[in-house]
Amino acid sequence: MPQAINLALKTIMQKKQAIVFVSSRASAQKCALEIAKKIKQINLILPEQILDVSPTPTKQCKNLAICLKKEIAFHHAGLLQKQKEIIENEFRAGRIKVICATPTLAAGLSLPVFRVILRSLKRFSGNWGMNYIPVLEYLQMAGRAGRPEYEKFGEAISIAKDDAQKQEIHEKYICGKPEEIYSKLAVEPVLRTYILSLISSGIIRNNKTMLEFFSKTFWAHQFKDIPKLQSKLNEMLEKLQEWDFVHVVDNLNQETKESTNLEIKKEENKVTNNLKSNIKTNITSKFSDFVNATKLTKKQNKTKLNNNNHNEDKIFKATTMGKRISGLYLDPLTANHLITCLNKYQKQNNNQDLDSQTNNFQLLQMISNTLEIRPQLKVRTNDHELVQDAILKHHNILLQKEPDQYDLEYPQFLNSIKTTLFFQDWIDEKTQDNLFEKFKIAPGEINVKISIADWLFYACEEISHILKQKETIKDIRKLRIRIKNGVKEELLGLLKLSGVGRIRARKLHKNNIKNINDLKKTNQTAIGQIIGNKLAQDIKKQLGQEIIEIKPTKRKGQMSLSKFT
DNA sequence: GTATGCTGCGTTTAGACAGCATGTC
DNA sequence: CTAAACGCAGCATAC
Repeated sequence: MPQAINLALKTIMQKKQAIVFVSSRASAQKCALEIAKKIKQINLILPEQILDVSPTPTKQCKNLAICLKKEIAFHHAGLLQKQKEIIENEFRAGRIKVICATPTLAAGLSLPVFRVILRSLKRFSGNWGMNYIPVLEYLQMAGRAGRPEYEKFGEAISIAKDDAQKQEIHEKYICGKPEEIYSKLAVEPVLRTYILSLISSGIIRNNKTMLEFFSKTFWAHQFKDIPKLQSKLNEMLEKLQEWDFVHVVDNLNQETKESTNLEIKKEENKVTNNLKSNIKTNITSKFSDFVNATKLTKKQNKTKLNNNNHNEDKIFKATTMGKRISGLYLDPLTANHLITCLNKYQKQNNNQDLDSQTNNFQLLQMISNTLEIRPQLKVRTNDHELVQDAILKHHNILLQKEPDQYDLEYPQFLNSIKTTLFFQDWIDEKTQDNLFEKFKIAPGEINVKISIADWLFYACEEISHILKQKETIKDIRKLRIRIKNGVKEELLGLLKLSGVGRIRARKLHKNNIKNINDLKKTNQTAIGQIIGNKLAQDIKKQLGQEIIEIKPTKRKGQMSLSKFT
């Protein structure tokens, strides 16, 4: 720790710039603060810029401002997009001297720097505690060092805790070779999505073309074993049939044939299923990021249709729903989850009238338990009460079945509840700062979660459309606007105006202007006093009413042209 | 009296691509 | 490959 800081300070004294790579967000922040503490020089412009991006700065924003005063910054995915941009630009311009960062900065954008300091080459990995990062990542980070325009060379310094580690690092990273790159197709969600998309677009029409197509991929090239590959593909295809996204029809009479020959193949299935489980373990061990599809849903009955193994004459057809799912780039597993939940939602709401808050909880929990929303907000030790209360209150109206306490997926379920509670607070107009304190969600992540939720709900709208669920569509539309803007239901009317978001709508509402009609009845000057004259004029224009011309006011610091004429 | 530092214990641990159509503070 | 660093509380010490 002190070595990294000393190296950073030394770099500044040399009038050069450094990036310190660390392995957690907290470390990045702390490291930056420690360096900043030891610097005297003060810059007042940068902190102002950083704080300006949010009306309710969190502790994180404030810490960043403290660092920037000393021309130091930290950088990780929890920062707001704008803050990241400011940091990157100011660093390029040389006004920020040191950035303490997580691996965000290693990938993608180019931020050349004189010295890269790698405080630790280990990172936490769920199963095995702290572990050495891949050589590829080391190269990424070390590769930031050296600015071809200004320097003849750059430095990448790795810090070892003792001689033994020094040796290890030298062997693994300095002398070692980078790892092989593995095909992304080996990840089940990707494979599922691709097969559906290929069938939907007609590129894959039958077993033969499917095998032909995938044999040419990088995945097959690595995998080598074609029968296994075929088996994996078939497994996916079965799922797609089971979910009704793909039909396998007879080439001759085009008749759907899914459910007819279930029984006949049972015996045969026992054999293939054994084979399949072998494959699964095989792949899992080979590809560390392999995500098992079956984990998310309840165990489906294992002996199911497997009628496409030897049917060279059958052709694959995507259903209407299948095509739409593919067009939405949704993982079929997620799509199936959404469809099941939406059907239940529809049925439940026909039987009983739940209040809109409960309805929203149902819908939010539905999307909070998808692969797409991940990472979910994690239930921490102090959150258990909060989450348990919510479960108690809602367990009988959940759209999915609550998994067993001892089930492997139970923690995920708990996380989904916490994520739901976060969304609920967001549309209850809680501030960024509130959410940060209560859920420990970083400002930058709020926006990410919201845009994913919006996308998923858009997909739900499309699905409901195909399912002809008009009431559901209505609910989702409303919820989408609320999610996008983070507002209570009562502000929905005001949001129709452009230029009005959660803050301004709330201001108007507080002043007893609660809908478009109130707005029409209020005169422009009165509105102007609440949210500014310029906007008031603009709103009147949008309402199709008479407007009062306002004199353009001189902005602070703006020079009058008359001086020069 | 208050700022700073040390120790011990409990807790936590990187990141990121999808659709669609524009405009929040 | 089977940890390591952070944050907080409580207490000791320095000013």
